[in-house]
Amino acid sequence: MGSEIEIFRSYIKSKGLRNTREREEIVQEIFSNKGHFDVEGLYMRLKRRGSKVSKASIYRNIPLLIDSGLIREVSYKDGHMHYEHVHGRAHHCHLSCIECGKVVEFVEPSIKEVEKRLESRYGFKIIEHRLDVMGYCKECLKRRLGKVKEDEKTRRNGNG
Amino acid sequence: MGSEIEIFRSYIKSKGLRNTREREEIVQEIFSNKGHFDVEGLYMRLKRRGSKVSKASIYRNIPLLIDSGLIREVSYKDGHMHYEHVHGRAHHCHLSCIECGKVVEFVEPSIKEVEKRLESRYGFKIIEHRLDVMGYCKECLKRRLGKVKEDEKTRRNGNG
DNA sequence: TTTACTGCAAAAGGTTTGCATGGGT
DNA sequence: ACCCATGCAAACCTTTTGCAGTAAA
Repeated sequence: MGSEIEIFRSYIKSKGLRNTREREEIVQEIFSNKGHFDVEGLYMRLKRRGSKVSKASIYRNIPLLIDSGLIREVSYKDGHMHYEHVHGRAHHCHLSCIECGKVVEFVEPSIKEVEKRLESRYGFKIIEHRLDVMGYCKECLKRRLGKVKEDEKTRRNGNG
Repeated sequence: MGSEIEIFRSYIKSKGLRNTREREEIVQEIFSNKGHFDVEGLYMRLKRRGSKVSKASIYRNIPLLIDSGLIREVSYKDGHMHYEHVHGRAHHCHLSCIECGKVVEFVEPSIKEVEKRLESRYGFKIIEHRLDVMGYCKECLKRRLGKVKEDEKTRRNGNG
């Protein structure tokens, strides 16, 4: 918290939008709690706090929060969308090239969903995961494609 | 196709439900196409085919198709749910207990989506992946919880 | 002063449901 | 004959939107 509202403020400013009491209240309320939230719950929390923010404003501001990288949609359950905080730099996974060994680090938030499902399905308490994806990188693909074409040419010349 | 409708028929029978022309048409239409679908699109396809199935019936049968393991929800986009086929037994991943070493095999179709995203983002051609998830199993969790409680008791007795 | 933002309420759009009818078993 | 499944249309619920007023910049 604190840093989130600053991120949001500078996002708003960078977009030439206006910072309002309502926006501050919404961001504040979202990040005053850890974990998922939905519009109805957020609206209730704000109301309880004495805020007069309307649901329409919540709905209108969620796209900004997503675009600013502060939250993301996690799932559509029980007839409505659920959101969660996106924290700083997340755990990353590896994508590596079978041929040249190049490694690309990538962040894959959806694995959290996988973990959640595993927890509820198997009763585990997930501590960590490791996702390694392997394949051919763009360059090696091109090289391989070139080779194939060369082979074909050789074959044609040799046979025809 | 073919096998899917058989799976559905036996599912219906096993549940003591009734097989109807509408159900056959829905399943047939879903599996006559590869890839994702949504209710609106499916409804249109059926209509075009001359079927008189109503949307209500589609909506009422989707839970059965999900329960029978033939389809699954993939995403909620553009204001409505999207579904996809679930094919036979897919590649499986591992969920293992840090404490007792127990291993659960699970199938995680959503990794396919991850792979697709990686391919388009990084230009790789993905060949395989390996997802290992680690945590504490239900039994070990219980045991650990018991230990914590015992420790607390000991502490209380020792201090009070 | 300009015009983006807000609240309200109505509208939109996907999904569910009540009811009477039709059809499997 | 029983009663599950269907079609229709209304209801439901979340989300979006039009409008007039409000308030940032």
